Amino acid sequence: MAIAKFEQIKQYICQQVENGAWRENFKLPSENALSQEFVCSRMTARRALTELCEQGLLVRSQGKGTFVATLKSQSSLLEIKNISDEIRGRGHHYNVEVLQVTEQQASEEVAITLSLEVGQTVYFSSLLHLENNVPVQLELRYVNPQLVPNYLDNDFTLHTPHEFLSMAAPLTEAEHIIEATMVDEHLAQQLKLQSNEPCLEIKRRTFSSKGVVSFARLIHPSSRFRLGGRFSVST
Amino acid sequence: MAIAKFEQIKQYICQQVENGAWRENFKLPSENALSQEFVCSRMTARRALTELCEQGLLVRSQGKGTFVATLKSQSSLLEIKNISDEIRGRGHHYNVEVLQVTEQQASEEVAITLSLEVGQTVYFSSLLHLENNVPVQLELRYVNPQLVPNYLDNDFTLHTPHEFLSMAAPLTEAEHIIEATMVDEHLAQQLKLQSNEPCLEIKRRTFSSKGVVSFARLIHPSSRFRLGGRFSVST
DNA sequence: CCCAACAACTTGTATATACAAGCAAGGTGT
DNA sequence: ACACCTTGCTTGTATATACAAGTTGTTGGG
Repeated sequence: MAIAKFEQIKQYICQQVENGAWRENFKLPSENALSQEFVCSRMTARRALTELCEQGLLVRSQGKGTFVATLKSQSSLLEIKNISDEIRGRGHHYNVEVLQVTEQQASEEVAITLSLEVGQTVYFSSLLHLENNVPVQLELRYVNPQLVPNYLDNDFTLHTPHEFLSMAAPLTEAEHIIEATMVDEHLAQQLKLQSNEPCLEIKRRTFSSKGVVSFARLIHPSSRFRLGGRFSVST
Repeated sequence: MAIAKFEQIKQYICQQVENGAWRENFKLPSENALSQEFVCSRMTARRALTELCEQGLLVRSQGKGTFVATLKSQSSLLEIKNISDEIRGRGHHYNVEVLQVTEQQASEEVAITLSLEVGQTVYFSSLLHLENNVPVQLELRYVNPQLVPNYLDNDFTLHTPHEFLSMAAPLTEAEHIIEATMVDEHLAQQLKLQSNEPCLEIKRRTFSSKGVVSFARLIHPSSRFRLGGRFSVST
């Protein structure tokens, strides 16, 4: 059994929803119907449905049936995804300015967060992400060179750091801190801002199985960015 | 069957973890052992474990066993919990100042978010939450009077709005928007701030099965508050 | 005509069972 | 001493079955 049956069913359902064949509020085949289609027991079909339900793709209701969820209740909040995908997903134009890609000596803060020694070399990239040519995120990223030795070779106009890192060292965990800050003049200039605007700063550490991969400061001008999410409460 | 068996098992396990009887990395009884303890089938015990695992409380590994997760990978981020519990959980002193508890005419913004008409009466409360006597959150909350008719009768020094609303209309869903803002002078005064400090503002709508229950603006001075979370990535 | 009871279909819970697959420890043979 | 295999434990997948409980539509009686 290369891949579990209930996973196959999940994939099939995801496809139907993603390619639009099953739209919002579409009523899915019942558990029994699915189990016949896929030649499996009801419990197996049920498992696929249950997991997709927890994931927010489906909604179930005893006595009525299973439906495609409205309002992709994806907790897009702090989902780790590509900023480029996110922007294009809103139907807007995405592009990026590469400000700096270098080696650096680790400062104390960076060394601690990356679990390295002060002064060791780390890779550093500074990118400005634009939505319809307006800066929405300044991404300052420090990368552990031992885990991703070829980070500096990446063409960041083709692959965002997140994309590249995902391929180089699949991330298993992430840690976030969200703060409201006032940017200093230097950063304000890079973001093409009046210096007096408050910004939302997300500090993110990402982990792979081998340790801390990278530390990123994602700075968003408040006037141009919102972080939001919707999700159901378990009790 | 008042409450499902697998739920009972889940509750039991949660308790053990919460009161510290089962610490991080503690190895839980195996599925078979649990099913004997609770006089149920392995599948039922398994379900409890599986769900707690998805929730992040446990970690399982084929061939080895089930363990209490390290580093409460709870996405405490935006978990909806009591600010009083959170502060006390850090071992600090909590108290609250009740600034205002009144009826109000719904402004346009409030009416829209609560799905009411402009000018309808809504209940409003304004509370200042203090950690070790330092203001950490200003909570401005608008409540749908149809769903929670006795909101104004609550003694907010005893029960936070969240506690009270949870009892009156169990919430099923929540929606968040996080922004960085500059507070105006009026709010700055209430938070006992210099007006120039950036703040983290969380706008939260909560839903029960019957509709929008409340709309809250939670304003945190950046210097005294951080929002953070850590969680594992699904792939 | 209305409504009450029923039947049919849905999801939810629970059980018993079987085999697969990962892991660790212990023993055996070389 | 070391490699290998077996054995027993764990979780993972899958099936068949039963009944409970919520929803909807139908059917029949008043």
